[in-house]
Amino acid sequence: MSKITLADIAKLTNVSVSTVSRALHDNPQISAEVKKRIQAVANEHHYHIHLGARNLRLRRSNVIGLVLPIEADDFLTFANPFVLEFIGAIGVELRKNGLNLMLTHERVINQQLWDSGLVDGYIQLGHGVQPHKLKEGVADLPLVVWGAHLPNQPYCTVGVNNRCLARQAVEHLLKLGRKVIGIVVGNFGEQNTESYFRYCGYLDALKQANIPYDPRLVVFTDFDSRSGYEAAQHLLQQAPDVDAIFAANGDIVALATINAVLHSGRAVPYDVSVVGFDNIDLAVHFGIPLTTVSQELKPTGAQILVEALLKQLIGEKPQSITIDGKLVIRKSCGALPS
Amino acid sequence: MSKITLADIAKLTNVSVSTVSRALHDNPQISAEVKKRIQAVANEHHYHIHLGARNLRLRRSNVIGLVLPIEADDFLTFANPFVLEFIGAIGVELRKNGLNLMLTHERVINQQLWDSGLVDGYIQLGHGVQPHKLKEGVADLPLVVWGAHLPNQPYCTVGVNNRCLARQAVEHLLKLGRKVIGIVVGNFGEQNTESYFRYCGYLDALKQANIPYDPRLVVFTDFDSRSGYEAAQHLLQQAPDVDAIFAANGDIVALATINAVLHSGRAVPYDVSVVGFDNIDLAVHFGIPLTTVSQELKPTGAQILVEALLKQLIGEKPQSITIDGKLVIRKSCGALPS
DNA sequence: AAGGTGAGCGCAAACGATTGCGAAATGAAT
DNA sequence: ATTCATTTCGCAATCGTTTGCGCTCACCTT
Repeated sequence: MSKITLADIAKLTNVSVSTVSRALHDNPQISAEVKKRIQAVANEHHYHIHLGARNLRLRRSNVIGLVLPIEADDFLTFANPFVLEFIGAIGVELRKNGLNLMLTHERVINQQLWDSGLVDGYIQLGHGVQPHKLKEGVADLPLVVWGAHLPNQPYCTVGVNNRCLARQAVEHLLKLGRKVIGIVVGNFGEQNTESYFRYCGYLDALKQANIPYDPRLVVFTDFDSRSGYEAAQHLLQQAPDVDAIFAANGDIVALATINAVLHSGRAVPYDVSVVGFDNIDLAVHFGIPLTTVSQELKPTGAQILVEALLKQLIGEKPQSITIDGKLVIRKSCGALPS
Repeated sequence: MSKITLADIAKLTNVSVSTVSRALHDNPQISAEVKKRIQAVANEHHYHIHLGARNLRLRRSNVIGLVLPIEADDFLTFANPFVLEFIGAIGVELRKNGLNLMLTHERVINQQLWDSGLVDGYIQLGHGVQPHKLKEGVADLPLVVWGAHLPNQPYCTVGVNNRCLARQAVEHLLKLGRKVIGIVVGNFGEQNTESYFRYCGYLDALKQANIPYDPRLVVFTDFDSRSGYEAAQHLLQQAPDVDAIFAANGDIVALATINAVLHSGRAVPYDVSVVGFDNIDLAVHFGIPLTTVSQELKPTGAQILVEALLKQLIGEKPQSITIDGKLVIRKSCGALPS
């Protein structure tokens, strides 16, 4: 049983293709009897519209591309719960608006997908390969980036103020009496502005508290738990007096950090307090529930992001928006024992 | 700058559309000079192929639809790490084979997506609304379902033997000396054969060990942690003598179960041992690392699944395949204290 | 009976790319 | 100069759908 088209139904019902099309769309131009006859035949033959053809004709697809960072082409990035939660959250919001989601990543975009007619717009997770480079000389496709707003940035972003939130996290540790505060953070470059801003927020808080900068307390990590564990271990060795750690690269790293602390014979939160970033679903369920910075992705962030995209789809130019994140306090941080 | 098409380039270079098409595909029919000229103009104007149009012509899209259970239209299902890891794992494998992934779910399939020309095939997570009902009278689109192979099932499945694995999990508990083994399991119906098979495996193990069935030890739960926590709490109350719990509905439920046990004043694994299902990435990182059943999704399961789909794409009819899962032993289970 | 009205439907042109087939141009051989 | 082979490229059909515009015909008005 091969695919049946409008033309087939037209033949079967002795009307023209256009009449069939209109009948199936309940167009008032078509009389009730003809409509009924055509719809009966269509049902009988299990007609399904060919969306590809329609999209070509209508020049829209109702599909949004979700662009993951270029490193995402392996299991490692997909092991990052925040990435996965992001996909899920965006998927839900898109569907609420009748849009489908196509998973893709930067390399694909470069090679073929941009302006391909397959998607009506893009959502990109992080700045990654700077989108304005992609946009040069290309028709304006709606695009919203999840991330910080950068100066002179030609595209729309939605995201938290990483610097401010990181500062709040560290201030919380200071308020608890912690004095020797380390940071486990992503190796920042042009591709990873988030980590850089969080690092700045860390510095801001220390400066404000008149605590001098100590390079022993800064170590770098990737986004995975192995890397996070090693980084934390390293930090604990080169600065044994550390009494708090800000795991700025996500809750997985925070979790790994907690494990490293425990395995070094210290207690959490008493000897070393730990604060994470992202507030993934599981953070509350850890053995030691995690104090962490929430990006308020679900549902607020995702809603706002998709809203910004919808505006672009109808031709408006939305402003970049900063989401209000917040510090979620749980048991992985505590007052310094006296 | 609006979109530029083959026709535009043809005009600019004074050749026909077909020549442009061939030149851009490096067809030997076109001379080197003409090719170079055309490609230069194409680059200059940032030509990008319109995949929609090509797909229509070639009648394939290189897109695979990933069909989530119909309940997935909310944040709850997307909060299930196994679902998210599944999406990620499949995404990676598809991309390795030059395929893109479109996220969708059963309702969409029913209404519009099936046979729409937008996707070349489907991967469905779980049996859900029985796919053969969808397939009635519809052209055969490649389809692979992640789940158990059922009798008289007209579609191809890839998945673990839930019954056998569940049995192994419970046998492990028995071997540790546990006698009063509870199960927290999904409310099984036609839509949820997995839970049913796991329940059967639980019964199998008990029968083998000559332990009589005790209804107090069976409680039902959804897939989320709240529901799991309440179920476990309920179990602990109505059977205070329980000394092991099989959380058959996923590691999140297992985690919630551990929390419930701890909060009831009992110790894990000493007073109550807990075993989960799925072996999500985080299971190893929990405060009490989780003994759990791995479905070997990454990378084996995903690879095999995609392979089966690829076979269908080239016209073959692959057999359903049973993945070898395995019990991963960690610290949430231990010998009964004497 | 001639002309007017409007409902109901069909024609054909898009949408952008691919490709078989055949035409034209070129060069070589006779 | 004619024939033949070869290269190079264009015509036109095709994929399935949508939609502006115009055609047909029944019915109503004078």
